[in-house]
Amino acid sequence: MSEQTPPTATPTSARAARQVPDRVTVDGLEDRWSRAWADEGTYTFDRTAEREQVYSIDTPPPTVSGSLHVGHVFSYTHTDVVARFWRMRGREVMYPMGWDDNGLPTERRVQNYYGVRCDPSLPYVEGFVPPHEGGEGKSIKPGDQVPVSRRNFIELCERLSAEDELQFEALWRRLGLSVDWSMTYQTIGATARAVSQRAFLRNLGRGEAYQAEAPGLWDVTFQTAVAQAELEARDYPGAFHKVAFHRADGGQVVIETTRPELLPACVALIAHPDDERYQHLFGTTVTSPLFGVALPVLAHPAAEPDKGAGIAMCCTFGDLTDVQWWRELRLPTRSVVGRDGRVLRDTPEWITSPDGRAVYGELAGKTTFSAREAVVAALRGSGDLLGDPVATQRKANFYEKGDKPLEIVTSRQWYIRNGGRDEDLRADLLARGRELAFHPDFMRVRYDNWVGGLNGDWLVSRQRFFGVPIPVWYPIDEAGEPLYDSPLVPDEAALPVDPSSDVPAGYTADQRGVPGGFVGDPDIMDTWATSSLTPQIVCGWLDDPDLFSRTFPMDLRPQGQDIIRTWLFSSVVRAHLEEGTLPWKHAAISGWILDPDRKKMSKSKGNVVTPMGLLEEHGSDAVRYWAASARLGTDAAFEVGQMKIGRRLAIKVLNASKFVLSFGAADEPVPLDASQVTEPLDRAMLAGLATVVDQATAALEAYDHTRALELTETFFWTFCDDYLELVKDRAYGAGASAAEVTPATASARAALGLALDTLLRLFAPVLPYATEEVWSWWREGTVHRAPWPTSGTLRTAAGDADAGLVAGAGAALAALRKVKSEAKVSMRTPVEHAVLEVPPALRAGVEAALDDVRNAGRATGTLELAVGDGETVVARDARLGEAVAR
RNA sequence: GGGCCUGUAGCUCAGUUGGUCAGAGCGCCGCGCUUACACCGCGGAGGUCGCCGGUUCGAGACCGGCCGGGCCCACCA
Repeated sequence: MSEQTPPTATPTSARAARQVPDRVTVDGLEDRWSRAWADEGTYTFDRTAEREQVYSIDTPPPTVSGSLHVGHVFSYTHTDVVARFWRMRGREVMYPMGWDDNGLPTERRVQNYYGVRCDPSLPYVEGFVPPHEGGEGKSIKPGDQVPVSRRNFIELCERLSAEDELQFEALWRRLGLSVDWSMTYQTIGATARAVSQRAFLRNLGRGEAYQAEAPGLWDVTFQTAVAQAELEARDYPGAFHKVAFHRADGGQVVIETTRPELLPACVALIAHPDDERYQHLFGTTVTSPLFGVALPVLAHPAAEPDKGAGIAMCCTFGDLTDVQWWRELRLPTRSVVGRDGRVLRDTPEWITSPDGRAVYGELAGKTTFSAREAVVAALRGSGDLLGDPVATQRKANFYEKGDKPLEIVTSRQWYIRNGGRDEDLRADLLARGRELAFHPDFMRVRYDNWVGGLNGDWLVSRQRFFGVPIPVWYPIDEAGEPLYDSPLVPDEAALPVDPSSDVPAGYTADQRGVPGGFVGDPDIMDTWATSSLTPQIVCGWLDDPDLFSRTFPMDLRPQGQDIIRTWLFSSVVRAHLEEGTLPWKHAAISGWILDPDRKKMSKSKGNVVTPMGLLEEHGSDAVRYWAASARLGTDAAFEVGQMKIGRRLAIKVLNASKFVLSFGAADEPVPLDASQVTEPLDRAMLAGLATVVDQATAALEAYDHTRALELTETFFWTFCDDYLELVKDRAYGAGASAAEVTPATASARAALGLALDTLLRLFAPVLPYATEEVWSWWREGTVHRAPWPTSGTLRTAAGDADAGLVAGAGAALAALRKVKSEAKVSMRTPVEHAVLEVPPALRAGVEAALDDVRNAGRATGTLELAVGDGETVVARDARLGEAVAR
């Protein structure tokens, strides 16, 4: 995290000498105000605030090597609305921004952009100049990439990220995110690396991190182990092959398999213990076709009688069930698939027959795909394939970024306990889920599903080169073997370290890799092992205990629903293990953006409409309005129409404000004096507004920003269309000289001032630009640090007025308008002799506001009030006709 | 296979504990340059609230079933 910039007290030119302009526009507000906010430090976090005053946000760091799309604009706006609300509520908001530059997308981008690849075995080169600069577009073959040290690679990554960050920051600033831009971090930065390593070492010290050599899911393309959280089940075409195994008495046992190439890896045949069909075979031995390996027939309850033939060949390893059988039945390990996804070159010793060894020789070095064809051909030749393979669509596990099914290979890996094999910890983590306030609440189900379904601990090591290194070394014994059970760990003060170039305490560099020396762990951590610590990273866990005590546990984690099982869960695990608490109190989950076909908006489509293009075309307030109109957790349509409505609203705010402020003067602004509000209609309007304030506040406190916006917006349009029209003439003080402002005129002006003041604050979280612009016309400072409105003053001014009076008078006005509309005449047309028939309940109210109705309706002649028996207001004019309203 | 969300005017969506809730905006049609706003205003038409049962004096709202849409978890013989 970089050092903070103290807020400047100097008013900027953007704010100085602002006044109500002759013509208003929303264009250009972004430039003016985003600059002013930056100059004035409007959103700078005051780190002297006590914990109770602080509202801290664990912002999702966007992947800088990708590009931002409309979905980002959508969800980040939600967070910003929350941030602005709490800031106005008087909380000191810590709203940082991170950049995710740790992981495969960045690794690939740096490779292509600079034409390099990471090789941790190489030494750091000072002043390294990459072969390509900005070499994107030119396809650089992997073989042509220049190998560089991990430190050089990370430097290039940081260099490239810095360029991306500028663009991202520009977009966020223009969108109006109220981020404190002095608080940024990078997930591959030194702070994040040190935090990740320290947390890992603490896990290690407490026994929560451990190593194990075990079969695990493996991606043959990326050649790395893959965690459960990174799996994706996809449809994958396959075929059932009926294969005959041979009994000692010459009989056959037929199994069905979709992986015939694993036949040489077979260690047993397994059926359900209750399966009548195979009772007589349990305990006997069969031999495999082609390879002639003797195999036991065993019983295990995980075998499913109705799957395939009901008896399965257990291979090491075809799937996770094989792993279970292997473990529980203590079967031997006979691996034939290597880490590159090819059949191992050396013919295994368990295949002893000359024929079997010859067949294996044909398979050696082949991909599993080619090996399958070869095995099938051989089985056909030997007569052990019964019938033709039957095509089937099966589900296979894929690494979410990979395109080949995962294999299961045995490897030594690091794990962190996450409750996957520990029911007490699982129960604790489920309890944490119940403790966390999900918005919307039903999103907790995804958390529960995931934690409940974990089948192993969190695999955190990856056999990649770019990332945060696992911070341990191993001593090498005199025989040259690493002692994995006695890892050498660095001092926390030395973090971050890179074991591939740094040397453990007590050793010298020339002891690397030699008997009696040491070797660095070659692996890096899963990116989630870093991302899961974003609360610790931003709150200063590493070296700022004061900040940490004021900000952690944090208040809010905003994020997408797709990464509940990864980011959210792993963060909960880390905070639970390290702090014994939740990392935050609230989790706000945004939905997807759907294209008009109701499909999740694809990246390609999302990129056609660039976020910056949207902001430029419609204006930031407009785009924010669209985003804020969607509830948390609900998918929303990408709808330009909604942005146009937002733009219209922002413009309306400017125009209505300009109008209200026109009743003041430079030396005597529109009053904010509740005691001057005396007219029933004015009081009624403020009574309605007071209710809106209470309800909108309650909605925002409950993380329901759409409800708050809807309430405010509905009130505002009625305020403009009815109230403003009704009080217009009275507010002008028609006829009275400037010096003689009547109480009725003063009442209107004060009510208008109070309403405008309140409405601007209510709109500020969603429309930061338009509201700030208006604020600058008549108030000091920024609306975004102004206190959130409360209903108290409004209620005092309103007294016992009935808010329904505005609607009643509005209905009367509507009736007069309708008479004109249906007569197809201008609204300016005078009504010369009309009768207003109102429901009994409205009579007193409309009578109290009759002068306003008369003026607004241009009822220049007589306007009689009569009581009707219906529930509608009827206007009758001798010349124009009759109309019924509401 | 288990589970979550969702189905209200052409479109996007509100409808808080069951009783003026059948609504808003957009779009559409008509009218109007009314000195805050033509980047506007006024007025209008539009729906048997997915379908079938049930609870209730009364159900978009509650229960059951079915159908449609989106998604999560499990599923590799």
